[in-house]
Amino acid sequence: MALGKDYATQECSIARALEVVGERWTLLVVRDAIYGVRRYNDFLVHLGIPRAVLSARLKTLTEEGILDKRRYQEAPPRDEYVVTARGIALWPALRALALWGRENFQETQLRSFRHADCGTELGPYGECPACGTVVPVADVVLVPGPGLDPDPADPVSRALLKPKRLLEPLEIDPV
Amino acid sequence: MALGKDYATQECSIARALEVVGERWTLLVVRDAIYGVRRYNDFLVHLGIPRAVLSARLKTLTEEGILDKRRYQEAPPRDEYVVTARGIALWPALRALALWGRENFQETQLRSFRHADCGTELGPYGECPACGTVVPVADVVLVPGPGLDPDPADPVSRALLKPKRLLEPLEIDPV
DNA sequence: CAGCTTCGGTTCGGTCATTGAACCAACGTG
DNA sequence: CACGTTGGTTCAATGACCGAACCGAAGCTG
Repeated sequence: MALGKDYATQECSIARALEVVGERWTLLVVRDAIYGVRRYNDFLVHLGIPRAVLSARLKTLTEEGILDKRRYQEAPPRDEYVVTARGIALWPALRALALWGRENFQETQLRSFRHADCGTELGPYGECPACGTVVPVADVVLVPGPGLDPDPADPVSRALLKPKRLLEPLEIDPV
Repeated sequence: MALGKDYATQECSIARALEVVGERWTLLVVRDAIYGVRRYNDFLVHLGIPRAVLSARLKTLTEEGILDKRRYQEAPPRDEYVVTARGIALWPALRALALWGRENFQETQLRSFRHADCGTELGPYGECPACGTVVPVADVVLVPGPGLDPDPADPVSRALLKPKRLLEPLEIDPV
């Protein structure tokens, strides 16, 4: 967390986790990475985050092994940030937070998580009620809901208007 | 979150959840409340949090309906903060974070969550592998593990050296 | 009943993170 | 060779967090 002091007095796995992903914006960056966002500019526009903060978050997330920075083009040199297994392992926590936020603080349903095989919406523990199994992240589809009002200037929001399988890179079409 | 601007541009339940519980210390306060901490001074000592910050967090958590402030004694007037159903609903997210923190950033196991009925450690989705059912929070026992080195000056740490059922108020014995 | 302690705060000055805007550099394109 | 795109860094201002001090109500102690 690096704010004066960390949660050093806490002997607790939750505190340890929050030292890594508890700063402002961090979990939203991981969320976007799981949604398939990979490029600096897409994170920037979609999150509306200050550039300096985004740079800092990408740096620490890379250092902590949650994102992997990889060169995808040499000339001009361009890097992308791809979520690692350690980052994907945050998915249950993010899904639980999303469910809590939706049930307690939202009227309209913005998006839903569905099982790619059968289209059923995931249950509270990330399971598919129809198939009776826990659905791995790669088999989850993000489906837009009725309450959505996307920013037309944001290519990520536009790309998410179609159902989108998690982890796969987003296809950004230019404006 | 109230930091300059909130996550207003985000159309996302995760962002909405983080606006409520994403500030520094907030989730740790909720964690303690689920562990059974109820009194201002116990939060203060156990968390090592500045008093002003604790007051602010208790206030917003109460306003958001996550804690319930109730008078438990008239003379002298004393209030306690009891976690509500909305706060208890954060348990799956906290458990997922604890699992992630432990598996990725900790060597020794500090504590484990076990099914009160049979003593089995909970699985990754909060289920009891032996009984095959999802365990409600009230039936979870927090059991100290080998890596624990509690602060003897902290009554909450001392109380948690014995197995402790979640939600039940902590019995604080004076120094 | 004077003085000390406990509990649950508020106030305050200093520090540190976050913000938004500006700037920068490498490269490709017309 | 001007301009756009991408991926940053720098900087001043703002505001959250920090630790320490202070405060008030009530009880207990001698």
